[in-house]
Parts: sequence; structure tokens; C-alpha cells
Amino acid sequence: MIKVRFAPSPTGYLHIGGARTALFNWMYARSQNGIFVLRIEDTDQVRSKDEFLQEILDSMQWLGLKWDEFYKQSERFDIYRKYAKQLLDEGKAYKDGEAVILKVPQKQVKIYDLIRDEIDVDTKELKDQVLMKSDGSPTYSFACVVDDALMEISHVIRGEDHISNTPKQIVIYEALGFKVPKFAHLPLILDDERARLSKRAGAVAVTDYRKQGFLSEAIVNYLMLLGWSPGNNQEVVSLDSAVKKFSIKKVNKAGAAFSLEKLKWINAQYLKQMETGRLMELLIPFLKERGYVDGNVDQDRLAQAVNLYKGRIATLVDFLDWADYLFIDDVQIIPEDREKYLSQNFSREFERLAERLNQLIEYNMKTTEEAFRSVTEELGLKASDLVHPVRVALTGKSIGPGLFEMMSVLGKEKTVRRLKEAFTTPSIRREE
RNA sequence: GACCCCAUCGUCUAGCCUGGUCAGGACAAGAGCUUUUCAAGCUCUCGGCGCGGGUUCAAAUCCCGCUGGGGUCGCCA
Repeated sequence: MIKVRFAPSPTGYLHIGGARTALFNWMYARSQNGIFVLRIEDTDQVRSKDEFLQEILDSMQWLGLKWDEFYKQSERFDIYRKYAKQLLDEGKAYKDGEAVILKVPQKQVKIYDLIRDEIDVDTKELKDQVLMKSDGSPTYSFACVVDDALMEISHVIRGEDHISNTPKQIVIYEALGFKVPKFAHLPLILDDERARLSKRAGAVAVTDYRKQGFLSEAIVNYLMLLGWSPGNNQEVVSLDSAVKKFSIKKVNKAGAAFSLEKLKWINAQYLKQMETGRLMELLIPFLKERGYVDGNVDQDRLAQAVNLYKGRIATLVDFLDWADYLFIDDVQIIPEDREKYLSQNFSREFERLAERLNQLIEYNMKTTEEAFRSVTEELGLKASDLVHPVRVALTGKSIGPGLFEMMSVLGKEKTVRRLKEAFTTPSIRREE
């Protein structure tokens, strides 16, 4: 029976590297019909915080990585104490004050690693290992080994940074008479400078990406591509189909640099394919937080707005930024765009267009375009002469979807008002 | 520094195990198309097997060395 575990320490938020480790463990378990254990390594009572634990559980769930078994090391101190005593009684460990220290025998140890094959290490490089600290709590390696053995973990899948403490742990397994599991050390996720990903490189917590409007599917998809490939030149892959193809042996050995650009691209792919209704649900909390909508959301209008931008946003937050003009009363015009498109006074043309639009009985994409074209023709202008200034006046931006689609979603009343007010003092704020 | 791991376009990777198909794809970049804008879409282009030795008829692929990068050296996890 295959059994794996993800063992985060609640001393910080779940970060992107941890999430990838969890994901590979989870995929391996699912692909082998095995069991996925979540074990909280909270032996450091000072640094462990409940807030972080909650956040880790929340992020795991958000990512869709459900666990089959759950443990907390802080509830298992008696067990570690028992095994420490056993080693003491057997003379394999000794005391230094209150601490219990393992005598490390000199020998060659072999790590069997699914990704890197065999790794040989001479334990003469190792000092005797502290198992129980003076304060009565177990060290990481000791608790880890005892738990992995007792929980019958068959494969320890973790970051490459753990390779060097694997020999120490093997020595502990052997002292305890436990079966040594197989290992798989994943390549590390690196930053732009090819150093270990750290806070300095920007967002590193899963929560941060969530707040920035990334989808869990996209994050999971991107993370699985770091060090592994589903083959057939596929990149946008669902977790389900990835599980079917997953092989731990096909995981790369070299570290992989994290690319925010590519994550954004994948996120955009998911956003494009997403059903409008679901996208609306995801967007509503963001819209509320920014005060763009209140309790009762106009579903039809929101659906129109979402469809307008669905194909061109990379994150949920992008939607708020691009479509803000649909939700607020006063458009904020980007200064450079005002300079470029509204420095010429179009008040006469805008007024005429506003009047024409205001007379429309049916106000939609088609009728606004007809009205627009007839006005420009009467004025002896090309449509494009007025398209850009109007777009800026209505949305505050020089780029966006088709003008008439936007006018239609914006609605007659706001469109007309913004056209009429475009050349009046922008500092005057109005009540709706 | 010691020990360990690693090495294909700028980045993520396929190919390596079981040597022989112009080293394939994606992101980014550049060019063009579309056009009412582009941050969307489509098309094209640019760009890589770190170096040196072997083995072989033949090496990205196997072996050795070098160089380079990373990780670990806590009573943190």
C-alpha cells in the first residue's frame, strides 16, 4: 500500500514551494490508489501559530488537496518520549542534561531515491544527533522518523533541501529497528536569480496569489509543470487527467525557476474557458471588497460585464481594474490618455452623439453603432476619429473591448452623461 | 570550506533509461495580420544540448574530468 504525507510546519503561511510538495504527494497517492496524510509538524511551540495552521488547512482545501488522515505532532509527545527512552535503555542514545542524543554509528548509508536513484553518504560526516531537546520536545528529525514509521509512510516525497538530513534520519530508523521508506526528493522552486524562492522575490504564500485573483486550478496546473510534464506537449491539464499520467520517476532533478508570467498565462487560459456563472461567483467577493457591488447584485448586468472581459483578463483582479468604469459613478481618466485623446475639444461632437444616443428606444450594440456612424458621417468625420476619444471618455482607458459592446453594457444613462460631462471641469463630483 | 544534488532556447520543458528521425512544444521577446484600441486572437521569426576528453561507424543521449549553479552543515522545521 502506497502511503505518503505532506508535513508542513505552522510557522508561516503555506508557500508556493510547500504547495508544490503537497501537490506531488497528493498526485502520487491518487495515481497509486494510496493514502495521503497531512501531518502538522508543530513541535516548535514558540514559533507555531494557530493562525498559520488555519491558513495552511484553508489553502490546502482551496487547492483541492484533500487529505485522508490528519495528525498533529504536538499531540504525540508521549510517543516520541517513549521511543527516546527505548533508545536510552538500549544504550543507543545518551543524555546530555535533559536532552537525549543518538550515538551515530560510523557507516555507509544508501538512500533509495525514486527521482535520483541511489545516494551514498558516509555517516562519519555526521555528529551525534539530538533526538529530544532539553525542554522535552522532540527534534524535527526524530519526530519525523517516528511518525513516518508509525504511520507506515511508504514514500517520503519532499524538497531537495532535505536530502542532507536523510542520512541522519536513516540512522534513526535503523536504531529504532524501523523499516526505512523510499524517498523522492523534489527539485526546488527557484526565483529569477536561481536562488531558492523567498519573500524577497515577491508573493510566495498561496494566499497572496489567491488575493491577486489567481484560480486554484491554474496554480495547481502551473505548479505541476514545475519539474514534471504530462507529455504530448500538453500544458493546460486538469488535475484529474494529470493524475492519470503522473509518474514520480518522471520528475526532473534540476531546480525550476518560478515564472509569474507563465502563471498568468495559464490563469488566463482557465478564465477564458470558464463558464460565466462560475466566474461571476468568483468575482463577486472581489467586487464587494472593492465596493463595486453591494448585497444585491444585478446578475444580468454582471454577466454582460463578465462576458465583455472574460477573454482578455489574466486574473480576477484584472477584471476589477479593466471594468471599473462599469461600477463606479465617476470615471478616473488616465492622464496620458486624456492628453492623447481628449486634448482636442470634442464637446460639440460629443453633445450631438449624446443626444442621438439618448433618443434611442432600443439601446444595444447594434443601435449604438448605427447612431455613432451616422453622427460621425454627418460631421464629416471618420468613425475612428471619434472612437478613441469616446472610449476614453466613457471608460477612462484607451484600451478595452469593442466600443459598442462597452456602450451597450455601460447603459444609456451613464453613456450619455459621461459624454456630456467629458469636457466640463473634471474636478466637480456629482451625486448619483 | 566540507559533504550532497544538479546541468537542453532568457524561462518551464519533450527527447536521455533502450545512442542514429532538420533537438519538438509552451511562456517571454521581435515582426506581421486583424482592426475601433490592445494588454485579446491568428501567423511567422529569433533563440538551446556549459566546456574538454573518451567509447562508438554514429553522442543531447553512455563514461570520466572540468566549470558553473543549487542545497545542507541548529536542542528551526
